[in-house]
Amino acid sequence: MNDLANTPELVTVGDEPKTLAEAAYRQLRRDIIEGVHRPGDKLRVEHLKDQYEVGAGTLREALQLLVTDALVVAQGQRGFRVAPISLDDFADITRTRVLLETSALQQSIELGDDAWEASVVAAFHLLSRAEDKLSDGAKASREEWELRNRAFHEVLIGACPSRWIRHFQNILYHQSERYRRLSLFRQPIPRDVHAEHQAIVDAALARNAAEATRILSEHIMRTLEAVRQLPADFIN
Amino acid sequence: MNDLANTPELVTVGDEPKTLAEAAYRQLRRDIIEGVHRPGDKLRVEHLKDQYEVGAGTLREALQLLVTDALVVAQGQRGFRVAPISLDDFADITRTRVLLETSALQQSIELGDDAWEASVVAAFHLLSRAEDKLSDGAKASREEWELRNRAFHEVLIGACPSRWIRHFQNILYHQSERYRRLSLFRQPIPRDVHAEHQAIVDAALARNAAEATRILSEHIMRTLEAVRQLPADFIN
DNA sequence: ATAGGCAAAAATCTCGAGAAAAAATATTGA
DNA sequence: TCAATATTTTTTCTCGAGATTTTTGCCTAT
Repeated sequence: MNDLANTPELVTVGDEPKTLAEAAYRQLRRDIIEGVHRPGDKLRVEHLKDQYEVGAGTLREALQLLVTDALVVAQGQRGFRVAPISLDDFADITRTRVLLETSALQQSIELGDDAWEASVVAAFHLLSRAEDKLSDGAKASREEWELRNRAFHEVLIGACPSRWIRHFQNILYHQSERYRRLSLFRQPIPRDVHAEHQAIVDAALARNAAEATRILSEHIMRTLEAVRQLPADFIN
Repeated sequence: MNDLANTPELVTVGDEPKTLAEAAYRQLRRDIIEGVHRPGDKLRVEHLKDQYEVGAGTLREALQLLVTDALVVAQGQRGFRVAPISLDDFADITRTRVLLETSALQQSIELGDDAWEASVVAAFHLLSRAEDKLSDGAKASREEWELRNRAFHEVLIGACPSRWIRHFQNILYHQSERYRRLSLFRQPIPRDVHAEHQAIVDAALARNAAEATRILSEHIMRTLEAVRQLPADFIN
């Protein structure tokens, strides 16, 4: 019987790209998430192949990889486009994230060992430190906070044994990140997330799954409320 | 504000392939699901391009599309392989399916209108008819039953507005189907699923979400139990 | 002025050959 | 005999050019 830990990951998340196509894929992904290529933009292979310094076929492959992440949509014989955004889509993403992430957290709390507890505490500490430096509004510290926030949420569900939930959750996180980058730089000061994170950690360590998932659920949903209050024409 | 119904689908699920790459993708997917290419098999582009009558680059693209469905895994500079299978993986798939499908059913029951009810009844009727013809064990009728079973489960969650849940559910269904094809042709007579389907329909039409999701959950989980009782060396 | 259709242009899709990498085989030395 | 290295073979990855399809622009007729 195969051990789950020995089966290959669903998505190759290697440290450094071993192929030109993958390198182009990462650059393109970053550029899409950061808004260099706007939602709905046409992605012409002939243009982009020069910009990213690869052949046409290679860039095509990179685009295909982005379709996997649903950051790019491919239409029959009409090329590629950056996936469009909408408030409804973000609401959908957020709700689905809640569904997956609460389930994963529940399993983590149920199965997590001492090492898991330690990693949660450590990630929370790093995140708290990043929050201290966040006040000056520098872009670099903001970047740091994003990374540690992501790491915190990842570690939290790290003891969940389901590769599939983590896989889907990963896709949705990329999607959410794109929405955040496209909108939240307008309201640069996040709400009081520290207390929420603290409460999640406390409940998780106390093995209080119901409480932890409740807070996490509200925590994620609040990002939806924040975007809902943006000017209506901005999201379109 | 964009309407969700107007946004493009996450995965192009068009009726007929508009491109050679997509045609090759579909043939390959069918062959993998049906076990022509066994789990773990190496998929050499040079061989397959002749077999599927397309160029190397085109076949490469088809393989990339299969990575999206997690039916194929791509390793750095070492080509493509058919995704391996394991009992643990199947258990993971099944549990995640339960999570997504029950959530979708709950929303369907909450939001479904008369047209949805009608489609559920219709799909159930078609499935029941297929069950009648199933006794002779002919391959064609078995095929028909598979199709209608899938249609039934799809219609059941058809009123769920979440494109993301349906997207993920779709991926997992393909995965499950592969496991079924690889194993269940050995125990060709399915257990008494008719009563379970009937119970789900009744609860759904009565808008009893708790009952419907409970039965659906057990229904899906039973397929896992069935595979668990196979000879241990078969799944490996 | 607008609608329809025809022609030109642009973009996508496809293919086969060459370069780079990995795997397999053979060789050499202890 | 075994291990380590070198060579050969296989396979993957990459590129640019040609064929097909879509889009754009223009022209004509009502």
